[in-house]
Amino acid sequence: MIKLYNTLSRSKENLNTLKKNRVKLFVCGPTVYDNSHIGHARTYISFDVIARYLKYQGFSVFYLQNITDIDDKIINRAAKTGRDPIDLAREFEAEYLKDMKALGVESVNIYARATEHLPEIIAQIETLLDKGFAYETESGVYFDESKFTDFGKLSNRKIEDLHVHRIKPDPHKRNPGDFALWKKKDMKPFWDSPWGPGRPGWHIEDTAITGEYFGPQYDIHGGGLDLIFPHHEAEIAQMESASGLKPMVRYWMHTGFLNVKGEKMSKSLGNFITIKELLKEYPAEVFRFFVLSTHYRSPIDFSQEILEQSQNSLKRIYKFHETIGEFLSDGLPEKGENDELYMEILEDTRSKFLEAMDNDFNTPHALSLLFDFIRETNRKFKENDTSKESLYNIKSFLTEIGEILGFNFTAPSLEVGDDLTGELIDILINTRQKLREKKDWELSDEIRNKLGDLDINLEDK
RNA sequence: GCCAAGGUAGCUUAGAGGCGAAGCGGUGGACUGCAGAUCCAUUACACGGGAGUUCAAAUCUCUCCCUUGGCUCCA
Repeated sequence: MIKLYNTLSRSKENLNTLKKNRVKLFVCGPTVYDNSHIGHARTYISFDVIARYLKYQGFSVFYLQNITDIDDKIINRAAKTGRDPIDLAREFEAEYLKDMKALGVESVNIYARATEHLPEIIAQIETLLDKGFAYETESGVYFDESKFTDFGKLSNRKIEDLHVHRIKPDPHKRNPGDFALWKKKDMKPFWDSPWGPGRPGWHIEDTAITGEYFGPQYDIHGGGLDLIFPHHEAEIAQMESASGLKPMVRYWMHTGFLNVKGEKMSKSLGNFITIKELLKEYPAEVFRFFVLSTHYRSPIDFSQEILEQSQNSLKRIYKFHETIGEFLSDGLPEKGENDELYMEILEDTRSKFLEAMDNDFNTPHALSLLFDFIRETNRKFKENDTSKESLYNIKSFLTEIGEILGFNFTAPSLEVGDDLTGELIDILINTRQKLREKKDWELSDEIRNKLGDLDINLEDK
């Protein structure tokens, strides 16, 4: 039984989906006005693994993500650079999708743009107006917070406590906490509506989109911790008011922040590293390992040193996979007397691994079990004979785990290099190998040292 | 002020009442012409301070200290 932590109840709950063996999962996507940073990547990798695991456990997962392609930030950025806002949004949407691909985030079924759901957005606002949950002013249409008694149930806040405002409330609003559903604007880009030209507020696109694909109620809604208030709170207010059905979402899941030197990474603090910058320095799987070695709800502190640690840790798994491959080419018997022993270790690890994943997707624990498995198996290799069958079983077990966590342990290496230098180095290596066969240690060591000076490290088997 | 998340070996993290964890790092050994890599073993006052509950507390309760975040831009 899969248990997950529900922000709404502040406790772990058993996963009971609306329809048996089906999960409708929505995660808030990016506002596409700039390149995404590794804090975003943390969230999307986490949900990628969650979706992968649900699939592994036999669920048919419908993973939906929105793309906010209309928003003040996009408009402002476009104005600064003299560009068309929609063009700008399309550009960074494409960059986002590239980044996700590079990070191995493959589980999203549909990316839905806000601008392609204007009819649904307008229809939902009309419903809210009809039912008296919203009102129109000269500046727009607003949700009337005082009509929704559950307001604050997700973030555990009372409306009375929400009187601190960094931005002066619009004087036309009935309550300071009322939020815009429709902003009346005649500056491009705008769309026609029953209330005149304008554009949607921030929160309405998500409920319009989920309403369209999932209906008024669905299983899991995810996002970063910073979205709990006000964004997710507003979503609940809109959808539960519009549909009259509660709850809109059964399980709310939130990822912890990625921090740098203890501070949240964010655009406004200027302490961000983009996904592209990161991937120039480190392979994507190193970052994925780094993300998965902390629980998804915990804060995670980013630094070069920790990434190096992750890289070294990940190498251990890759080396183990390599060792299996080497053994397999050694001409071992098909079956052996210790097959059962190896199978026992494997099955034991698998069941513990799944138990860890069932427990609110505890990837750090799951990884530590994988390391236990590697150590124990290595030890057995020393003490006992093995067979092809055992090795194949171990190999496919690693593949199985790799698919859940999004690693390809079969992939050759963590190294990057360009072709010509690679070929030149091969010539040197081969020459040196011949020298070694002649036991010319002096010259072969010299080659190794000189290559070492160039940061090319040779390791003899 | 209000609402949250944290403080576990040198570092990064699991664990949530009773078998003292995983990885990185350190040390030793095996292997090697040597080095490295690899593998094995081992190491480390481990649970922010104080009080309480209990036969038993890192884990529960209270209290204090510290860090971070949210409070209408945010993954």
